[in-house]
Amino acid sequence: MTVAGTQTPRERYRAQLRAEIKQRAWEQIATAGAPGLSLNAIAKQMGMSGPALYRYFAGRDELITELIRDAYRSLADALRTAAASGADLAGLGHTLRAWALEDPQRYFLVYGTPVPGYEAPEDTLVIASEIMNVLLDAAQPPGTAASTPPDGHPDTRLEAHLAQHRQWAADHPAAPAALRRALRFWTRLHGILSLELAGHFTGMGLDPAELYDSELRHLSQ
Amino acid sequence: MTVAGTQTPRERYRAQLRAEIKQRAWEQIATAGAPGLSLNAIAKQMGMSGPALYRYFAGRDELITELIRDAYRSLADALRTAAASGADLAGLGHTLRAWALEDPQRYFLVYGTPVPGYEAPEDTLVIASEIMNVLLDAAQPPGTAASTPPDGHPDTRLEAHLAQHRQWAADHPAAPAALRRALRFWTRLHGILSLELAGHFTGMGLDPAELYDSELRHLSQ
DNA sequence: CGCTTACGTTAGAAGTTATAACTGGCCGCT
DNA sequence: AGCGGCCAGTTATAACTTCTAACGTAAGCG
Repeated sequence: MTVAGTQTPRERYRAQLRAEIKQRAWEQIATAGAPGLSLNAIAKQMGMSGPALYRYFAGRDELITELIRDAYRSLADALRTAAASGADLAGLGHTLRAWALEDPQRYFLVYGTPVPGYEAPEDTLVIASEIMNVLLDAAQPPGTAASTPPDGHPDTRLEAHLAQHRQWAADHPAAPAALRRALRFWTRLHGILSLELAGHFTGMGLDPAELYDSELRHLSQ
Repeated sequence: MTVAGTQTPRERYRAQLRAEIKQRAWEQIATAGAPGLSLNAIAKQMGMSGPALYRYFAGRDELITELIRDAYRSLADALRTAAASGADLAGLGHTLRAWALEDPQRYFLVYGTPVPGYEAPEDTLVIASEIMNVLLDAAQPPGTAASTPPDGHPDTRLEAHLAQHRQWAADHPAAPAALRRALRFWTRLHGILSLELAGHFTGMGLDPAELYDSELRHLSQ
């Protein structure tokens, strides 16, 4: 939040205004979703008229890109902090769900429906791999060491594939079994979480937390 | 597709034009996503000017709702047809993925990011439960009968919850274990599928089909 | 203290959804 | 067969949107 010392008043003001714009953008997104975000409305809220915002963001797309970047960062930070506090895989799972429920539309900004033309900027890929690294750290249990752990379902075919395609974990020494565990953690929890946030369980009378916890229990058996 | 006999020419024409509008809408959605759908553009494509479309759809929202309904129907039909052809749970899994890959944006229309304000019409709930019924049919293996099958992970806590909250399967005699299997099938495959369609695996060098098949193998061990 | 920079303004173009009012032609009924 | 009503599609308009361009003003920098 606080910034480095040497900074001209103009830069100060500029950073402050950019932050306020983003904050209002988040409020709009939380209530109306990403497609409901309107630069004009934000400008009016801030007491200035329309095109003024273009001094601070090149356009709607750049603002949204910035928000996506921040969302990614926020998730990576949340997970990294939890891991630093000694959270295991289950703990990370709870952190993930808490982060998602805190602002569902923020979750969807990262993991939701993509716009066909949109290309994610380079640095989100970096953050994504940061996230995977946190998961990989937790996926190889520090206590339960050794090569063939009392693990649920080895699936040699998948692990063979993962052993050959591990660019995404190039800078992490995790074994194929850990890769598999981290990946499963991600895809399975995302499956439940995204359906929950989209409201697909509400009409069914199910408690999403129950499903989520069950999956989590199973994941870190 | 073909319609009942007694139908005035006007109704014929009307139905035909509605169909053409929807078809063009699908094309737009496939290339630009749901937010990129423009009634005006469709009208221009069809050689008529703007507000003419309002004769056929009350507005953009109604058109999209109609498309969502059709997408739901299409998925339910695909799964029901596969099941009728003797597909087991794994077969339904492949049907689901094929249906999703056929038109990713159609999948997202059903299972993607929801617009906060939007309320799904009643009949999509009916279709959703149709889908769950197909899954439930396949989730209680016809060969593998009995009460305590050689099933992977019972999780009595989850099954207790499912036994008490089964409104969504009220008209299906499936046992809690089958409910659990159908639900897991849905949430886990959706997890992988939605991440694949959103392109989250492409930058990682992973083959989504490999992940999907592995999960499928594990699901119907 | 003056000059430059950049901030915010208004004007306007090109879109969008959606409503209102009007016209022309087709359909159906007598 | 012919007339009348309904309905499709039109243009005009309002209220939005993003975004560009040109312009003044004021604030900060040297």
